[in-house]
Amino acid sequence: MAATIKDIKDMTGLSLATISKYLNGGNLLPENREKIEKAIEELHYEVNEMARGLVTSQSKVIGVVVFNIANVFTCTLLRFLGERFREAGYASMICDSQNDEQVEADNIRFLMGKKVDGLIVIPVGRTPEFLEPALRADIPIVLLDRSLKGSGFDCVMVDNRTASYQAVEMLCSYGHRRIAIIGSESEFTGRERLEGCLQLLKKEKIDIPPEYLKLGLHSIEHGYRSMQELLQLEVPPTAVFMGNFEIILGAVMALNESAFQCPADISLIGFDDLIISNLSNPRLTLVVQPLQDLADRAADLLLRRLEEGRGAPRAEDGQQQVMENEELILPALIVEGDSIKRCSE
Amino acid sequence: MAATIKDIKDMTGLSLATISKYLNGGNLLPENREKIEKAIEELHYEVNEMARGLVTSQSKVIGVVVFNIANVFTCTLLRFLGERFREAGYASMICDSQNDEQVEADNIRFLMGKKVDGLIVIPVGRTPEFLEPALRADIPIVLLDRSLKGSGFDCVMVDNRTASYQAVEMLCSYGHRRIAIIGSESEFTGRERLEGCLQLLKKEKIDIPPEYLKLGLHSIEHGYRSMQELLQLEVPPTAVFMGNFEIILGAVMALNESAFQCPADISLIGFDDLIISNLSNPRLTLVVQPLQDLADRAADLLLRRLEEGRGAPRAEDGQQQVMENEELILPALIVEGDSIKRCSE
DNA sequence: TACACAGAGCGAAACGTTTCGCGCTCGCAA
DNA sequence: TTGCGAGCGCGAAACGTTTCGCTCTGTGTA
Repeated sequence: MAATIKDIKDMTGLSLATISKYLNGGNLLPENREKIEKAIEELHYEVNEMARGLVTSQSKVIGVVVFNIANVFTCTLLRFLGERFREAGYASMICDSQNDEQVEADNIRFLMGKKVDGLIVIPVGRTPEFLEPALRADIPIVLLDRSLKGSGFDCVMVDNRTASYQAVEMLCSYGHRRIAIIGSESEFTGRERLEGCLQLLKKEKIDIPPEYLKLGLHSIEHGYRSMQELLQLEVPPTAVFMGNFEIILGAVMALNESAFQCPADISLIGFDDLIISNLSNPRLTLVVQPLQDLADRAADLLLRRLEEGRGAPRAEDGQQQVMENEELILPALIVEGDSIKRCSE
Repeated sequence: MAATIKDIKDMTGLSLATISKYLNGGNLLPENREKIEKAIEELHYEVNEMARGLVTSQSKVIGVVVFNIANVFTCTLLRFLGERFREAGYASMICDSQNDEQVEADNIRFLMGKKVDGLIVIPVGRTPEFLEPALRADIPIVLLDRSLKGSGFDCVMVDNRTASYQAVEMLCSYGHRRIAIIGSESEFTGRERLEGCLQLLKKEKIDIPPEYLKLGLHSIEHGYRSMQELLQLEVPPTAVFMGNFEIILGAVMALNESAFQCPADISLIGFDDLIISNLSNPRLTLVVQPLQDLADRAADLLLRRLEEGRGAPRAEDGQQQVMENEELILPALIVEGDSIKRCSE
């Protein structure tokens, strides 16, 4: 149905090779160039990427496997990644692992069948076995936001540990000692952030009683319930660290429905992905993740690997070049608002 | 690098045709079947979908073009769509139009080059020109959540008009007459919802003063600012209709920061996509959109079209079968909470 | 005038599958 | 014993590109 290069051949009288040359930016006589352009216009010709891919063995598709697509963090990254890849001539094929390692493994296999040229992965679990089919296919892989055991992978992530360390440090510097944490132990970034917090608390010799440690999912629900419970304690905390965007959302809702005021009665700091900073009143003090940067760096790294792969698979001396894996750890930024008050107790 | 059918041929001594038959579920001697399975296992063979696609002229990829990927509504739909398509053996290739009609048109062209088998589109604008390349390629298209001028397209959407009509009707039935609307005129669903509201207000002979009509984007920001402004009016409304999830989020934040109480001082009803219903206190009365249903119906419709296309392109009598386009309008559900109070004024 | 060389076009093979139509074998019935 | 048909397997063509190496033309140089 659709026009092919052959139709253009018939229309212009030129050979397939010449037309292909045109499509790939070669030199032709202006006269022939015009003929081809006219034919393309008239026939609405579009290159069949499947045929092209078959012979070049490049699909010009990048697989993106995310731990969970239905949240703001992921979607925002997807937007930035998609833009970047498109500019470079690649499509992205997105697969949602739904927080399930089994699904994740299926996704990788699936994408291998589709012959993707490279892979961006925000992994669900902590071990890298599921990537085996991709390693075997020898395509570049960049991990995003979370790393995997054993390393050896290219990876772009946020320095969660330092950022949460500093966040809690800030609470302490305002005199707080009764500090609660709403976070997650079941997600990679949650664990990192938790460790950062605990590390500082340890250094400051502050004990955190179990009822101040609210671990669950990175969800609105967990944030909401946890904050409710914290406020109902006999001795509620004077400050709360909130582990991600959804938790903030839930926690702030719970707080607003209570009699407590921020920052008068309780101080807040949280890990954010987005715009909430502009909104709430008082403005929240936030750890802001560099989402655009995160996505851009990951995309650039992958594109560079693809370039390298095509360019020189072997070093000049004939020896196999062993590539160093690159691990980029981006700092998060603490944006001060008015949600932390000096603690007098 | 990767194993091909040819390697299996060499390993088993069988012919390409036989192996292909195996891959496509044909009958073979158990003995040969075993040989092939063993070879596949050992060589880690995976079908090269590009080669397959070239000959079957099916890419087994569905293009999904969304008006804006970075929001909860879209992401949730994407999750459901993706699941459905995967089950049916299709991958989805997602393109974000970023609310820009130019980008949207590019997306369609791009996907045509990728030879997608079908298209799900949540369109940005109101006119269908941008779909022309897809129409020319004669692949099935299903519009989701928003329709286009001139129709003739398959389409699955929510009955926004009736739902918002009923929502405001409910406010009225509680005695409210000073009703404000926070919504959008720049988005298709926003317009539909607005019309539903206005229709009921007209029927009830209720005037809506301009300062009660807050039109902007479907964003947290717009919700937040609008609610702030409403509450600062000399004569604030006694009830507010909120046009979507993000608007609710912002509006509720603003409300919680104010001295106003819901439902004592102000009643609320809003269009939701998600879980907020379970959380806020008092529980919001909500118009809940059937997201799963929306996605499933759209996916099923598209898959059916793909089936039809392959099965019988022509009717038995040899005449071209003109397919009726299908327009599914799903009802939204009003879930009662405690956010509406009888109005005594 | 002869020669070399650059630039442009061409034919054919290759990429990894599917599919069509033919031929072989085997078992069963007459 | 012969004949027949079902069930498997096979060879070859086809899908729409790219690419390699060849030929041809025309220009500039010795």
